[in-house]
Amino acid sequence: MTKHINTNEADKLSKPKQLQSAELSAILGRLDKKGARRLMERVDTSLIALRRILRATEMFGRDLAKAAGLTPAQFRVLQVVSEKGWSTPKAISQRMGVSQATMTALIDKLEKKGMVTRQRSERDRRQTDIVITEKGAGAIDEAPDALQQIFVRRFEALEDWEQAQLIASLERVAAMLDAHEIDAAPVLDWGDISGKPN
Amino acid sequence: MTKHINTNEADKLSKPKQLQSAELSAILGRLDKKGARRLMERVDTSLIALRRILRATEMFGRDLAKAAGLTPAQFRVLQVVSEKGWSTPKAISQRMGVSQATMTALIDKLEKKGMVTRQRSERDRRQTDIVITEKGAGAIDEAPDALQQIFVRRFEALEDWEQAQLIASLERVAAMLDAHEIDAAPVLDWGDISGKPN
DNA sequence: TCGTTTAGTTAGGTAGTTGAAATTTTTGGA
DNA sequence: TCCAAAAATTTCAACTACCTAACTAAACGA
Repeated sequence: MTKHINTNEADKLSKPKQLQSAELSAILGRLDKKGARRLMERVDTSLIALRRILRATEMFGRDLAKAAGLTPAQFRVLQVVSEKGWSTPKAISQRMGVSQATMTALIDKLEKKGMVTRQRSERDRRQTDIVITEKGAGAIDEAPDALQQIFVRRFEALEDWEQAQLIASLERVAAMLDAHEIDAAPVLDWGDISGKPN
Repeated sequence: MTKHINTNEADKLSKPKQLQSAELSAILGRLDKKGARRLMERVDTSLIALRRILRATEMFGRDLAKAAGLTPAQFRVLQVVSEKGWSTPKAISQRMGVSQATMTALIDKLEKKGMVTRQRSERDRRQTDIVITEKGAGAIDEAPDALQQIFVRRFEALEDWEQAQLIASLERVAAMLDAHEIDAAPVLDWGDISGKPN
């Protein structure tokens, strides 16, 4: 039933590096030898798969944006704005993880191409509302989403239960990773790999 | 046991756009109404999760590279080279999906920083071997891999069967997406939205 | 009303990217 | 052997994307 998918030889992308000393040994200390090795293998395997996904997606993104006559970054901005039809530079920049200055530049480009317009907000005149234009909405709709197309095509071929499982797993991984924004502090403060006790 | 993960409200990143006309209707034609709606929902959900993963990873990548004193692109090159200890510009550029010209520039930077050396290949003197230096290997080993660390930490907390399922699903998705390189043609030939025959 | 905070922009500089042209070497004939 | 075509890399010119720091304008609080 479950077709076995062979992935190992192909191109294992940027091998997830042997597991890290400090962090890992803390974990391994609580496991027996065999359990430890299995954990390492599993994490490695998962990260390899994750990186393959990332790589594939990155490439789709480029093709996609090119097809829409935009750069990847510009396209992402337009996508975000198109969700509600408008947004503010600040909100978009936070969402995308870039600085406001960068956002200004990106919006300049999109405005010049007639994809969005800027208008001073009524609510708070410090703010600028970025509003998607007819043309911008069109660009989003027209753009063939390679990622989506390929995904749909293959997703459809899966058994029902497989689809369900896939979704559950993806959401789990997503939650594992982007919880980062919520409790980042204890994990991301390694400007001090050197000595301080975290 | 299985904690339910709530994802829907938070930040659905760049909503996966209503499904595409041509492609989709071809699929839907073969399904009843209810089946069609469920498929759409599932694909949407999956893509949202996938994009959350991408977003989180992209941000990790930045932090990581910064910690290593490199840019994300430079770091990726170094990772690829470190797999076998050496590689060629052509191979790396293909692997990363960038042009050779770009690769030359990136390698220039890494060479200047002493992370890799260039040496004319013995095998074929048109080629240049990019060899990782002691320092380069050190940078890779030292670099705290935020993605990995967070992933390990949370992965370890999962039940055994959950880990296994996660791996299976990730590999499945990876296979779904990066088969792209093998049969891309029928899907990616939309250079003709504008007019020119590709 | 005076300082502080917040939103956005501008300016200056670094990095990544590409296409086209030039360079060097290899390869496969005639 | 000699040469043209092919291959790997680099150089060049032009962009695009980003970041930090400095600056403007509006809002807000005491």
